[in-house]
Amino acid sequence: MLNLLELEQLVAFADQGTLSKTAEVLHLSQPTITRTMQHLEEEFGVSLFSRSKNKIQLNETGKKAVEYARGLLADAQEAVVQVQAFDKRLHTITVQSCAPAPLWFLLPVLSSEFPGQTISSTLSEETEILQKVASGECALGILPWPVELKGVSCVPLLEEKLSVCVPEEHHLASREHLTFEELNGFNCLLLSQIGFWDKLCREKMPASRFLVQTDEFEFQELVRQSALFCFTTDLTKDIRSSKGLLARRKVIPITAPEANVTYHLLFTNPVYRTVAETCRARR
Amino acid sequence: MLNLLELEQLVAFADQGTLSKTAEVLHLSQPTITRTMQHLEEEFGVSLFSRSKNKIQLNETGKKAVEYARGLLADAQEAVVQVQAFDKRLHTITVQSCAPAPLWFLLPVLSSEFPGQTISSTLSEETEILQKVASGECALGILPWPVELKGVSCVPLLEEKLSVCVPEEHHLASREHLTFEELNGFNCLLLSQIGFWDKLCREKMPASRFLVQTDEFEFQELVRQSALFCFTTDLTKDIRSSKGLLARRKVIPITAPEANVTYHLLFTNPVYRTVAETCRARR
DNA sequence: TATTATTACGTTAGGCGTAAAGATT
DNA sequence: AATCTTTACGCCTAACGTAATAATA
Repeated sequence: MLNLLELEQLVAFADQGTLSKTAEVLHLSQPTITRTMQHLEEEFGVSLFSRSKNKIQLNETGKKAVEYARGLLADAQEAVVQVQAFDKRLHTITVQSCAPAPLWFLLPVLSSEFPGQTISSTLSEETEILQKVASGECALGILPWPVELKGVSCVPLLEEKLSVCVPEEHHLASREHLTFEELNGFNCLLLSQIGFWDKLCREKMPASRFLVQTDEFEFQELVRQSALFCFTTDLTKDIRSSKGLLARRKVIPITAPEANVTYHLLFTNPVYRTVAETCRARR
Repeated sequence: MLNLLELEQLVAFADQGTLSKTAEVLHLSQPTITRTMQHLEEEFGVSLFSRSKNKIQLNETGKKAVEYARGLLADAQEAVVQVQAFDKRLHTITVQSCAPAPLWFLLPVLSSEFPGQTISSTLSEETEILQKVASGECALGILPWPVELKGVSCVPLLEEKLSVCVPEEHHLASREHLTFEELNGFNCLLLSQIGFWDKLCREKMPASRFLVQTDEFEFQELVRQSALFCFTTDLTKDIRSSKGLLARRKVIPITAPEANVTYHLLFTNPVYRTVAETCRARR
């Protein structure tokens, strides 16, 4: 039976050209390499080298053996990687969401209901989410609308309502409701990593410019220091509303069906059916 | 690094179901199998088994690992086989001929000019011969006519002239020459393994029946005891002509271009160019 | 003379088997 | 009681390194 460690020495020799160099790069002694090459010839049952007194090199058969050795070594490495990846998939719950807010509720529920499992979440495009849930590549998906697809279950998860934060001194601050059409043309501050909201705003307010901030702190500073519009939702229960961040701003709901979304949980494995209910209960 | 011997134990366990049975079929002790399975988990870096106090079985990841192990073991075995086959091809000269006679001259020449090389010869169809020489699958080919094909060299080798052996009492025995048309309808004895001659006779003498004999001795006995026609050629220098075999028969040449063939030697490797000349010299 | 492959030899570490323990059916 | 897995322990092989040899550039 072939030995992968010996094959590794063989390809190292093919790369290095001499037994000494091979021994050096593998941190072994020359005699060890000599012995291994002799042993490989026994294992293959054929001569692999042409030897002079002071020189040894691969013959044609030896070169062919090296080809196969490279393949076997690569396959062996790949097998380990693949088995580890398989095991990881088996022990991780992968979640792909169209927006961050539902994850704030879903992830704690998953952690407590599936202890020991690793939970991995990503923000993605809606089409990608559906495809990955359907293919089984990802266990859970969150979309801002219901879908019907055989093999994929879909249950309502949470609602989220978008509001705009208008500076108090702005003439729109007195309004009780606003529409995208009325906001269109005003420039807005946006946080990055807000999923499909970004796309929705650009679509509904094509005349506006959006200043996307990657850093949370810088975003807050700009909200305080500027008169630019920004957004919030009813699921956002951070400091903004309570403390100084929105102190001098009016939070005005946006009346548009697209601004009031109902997130839906997608899954193929029925064990996840209950987590949607648990999420709604914790809301 | 994975160890193929350990992987072999893993697939044996997958096949047997218990460590004890595995140890038994592999002629090892149970503790050895236990240790190997533990070591395999270290090598893969993941858990491969679900263990109770008295029972161990593959988990999902383990089954996946077994899949890869089977693949790697098969590939390793295949690699050895392929390398040996490559080495054999490297040290054997493969000859495919359309008829046996030219081999009687060619094979001794090859043996003396390429000592140490194994020589393997087969009788084949003309199309197969050309294809195998062109593909490099076979080093030398012998056809009864010249061919022109890029990459394939073709040189004249030997001539062979077909004669018919007619019983002395037969009315055709007085003729100096005969044609296939005149022979057509008479039943003939044939030896098997005569290559393209068999096909030629059937084509030129469609009204005749051919009694093909596998055994040389039985063939000779039938020649002596029957009045059936048979064939010989000028390259056939066995006992027939001298001794009793053809004592009471007349050997009459067949006048037809197809009955006077010039064998041609086909090859891709130029080292074989000289052997044709040597064959002609020895004729 | 420096480099390289191979052989000889002593040492060590890893792998195997025996024995025993713990647990289940 | 029988079967199975795992641990503990001792032995032995086989693989390694050092040193020496031989040959080449």
